Amino acid sequence: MRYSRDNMAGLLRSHDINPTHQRIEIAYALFSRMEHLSADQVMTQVNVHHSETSKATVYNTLNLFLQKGLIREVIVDPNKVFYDPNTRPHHHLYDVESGRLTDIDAEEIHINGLPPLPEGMTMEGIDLIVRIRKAA
Amino acid sequence: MRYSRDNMAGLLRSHDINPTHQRIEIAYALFSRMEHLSADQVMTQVNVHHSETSKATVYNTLNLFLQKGLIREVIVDPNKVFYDPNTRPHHHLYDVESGRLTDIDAEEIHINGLPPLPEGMTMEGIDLIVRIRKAA
DNA sequence: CTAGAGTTTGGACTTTGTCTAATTGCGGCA
DNA sequence: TGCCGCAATTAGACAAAGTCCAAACTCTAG
Repeated sequence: MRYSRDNMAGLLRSHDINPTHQRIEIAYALFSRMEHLSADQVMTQVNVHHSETSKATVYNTLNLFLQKGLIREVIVDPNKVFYDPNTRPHHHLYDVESGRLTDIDAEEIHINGLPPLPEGMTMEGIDLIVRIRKAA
Repeated sequence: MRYSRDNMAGLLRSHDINPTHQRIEIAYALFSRMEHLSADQVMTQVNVHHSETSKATVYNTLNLFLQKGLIREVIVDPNKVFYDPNTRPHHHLYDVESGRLTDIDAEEIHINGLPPLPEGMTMEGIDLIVRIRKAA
């Protein structure tokens, strides 16, 4: 499925999010590229033409999307969070030098031998991060 | 092996680190507990008695330890880095609500089906993080 | 047209971490 | 002992990411 600005309202509504102008722009920034973006990058993208959307709105909206399950958070870099429009189960390849983040499909990956969870706990998710760098 | 303040100088020297007063205190804070601590927690621990060690030194020293391979960095929380005195291969269980971080030994975990790395890249490490929370 | 809920906004604030220039402290040596 | 020089430490200014808040705006139902 290709995403256009016109898809966005429906996508938002289907996740129980009231589609406003700003929310559509932010969703479009993420879904049209299908890339991992930091809050800052989203902010820049959304405001390429004129400055339309405030920092507060960008953060509010990303957190709203997160909470509604529209996007995921990827924590690999000590000083910024990346937002990931891909919510299918998958893992990440992280180039520690360039900061580039790439998806690894979870389909063919199998993880065996995980210990049982502590009493009364549920698993929220498994993140697998493969850190790579240019060979020396 | 149990760690005491007296072990620390040797441990530091064996990693090519000049053992100073402050460095010994910082190493001791991490190794005597064998827990994951944030820079802030290290700072507090080290200064329980009187304020002896500055913020700059704590950060400098942790980064030095990191670079010399004495400790590892664990990135799971969007707004702080944890430092891990355990450098043996292992993974983490992260309680997203309390922020508690627990080790999972890597011995019995097997990960199959990883795709080949991109040309000219080497693997720096694999981080597996199991996020858990209290059952609803 | 108006009320009210929901949304957006600028800006002040907080937290984590870095940088810098000045100071301290310690080993070696006369 | 006194001095030199270097490594380590320091306080505090700064930077970047993110949160908070009260005021302003918008949109829709009546």
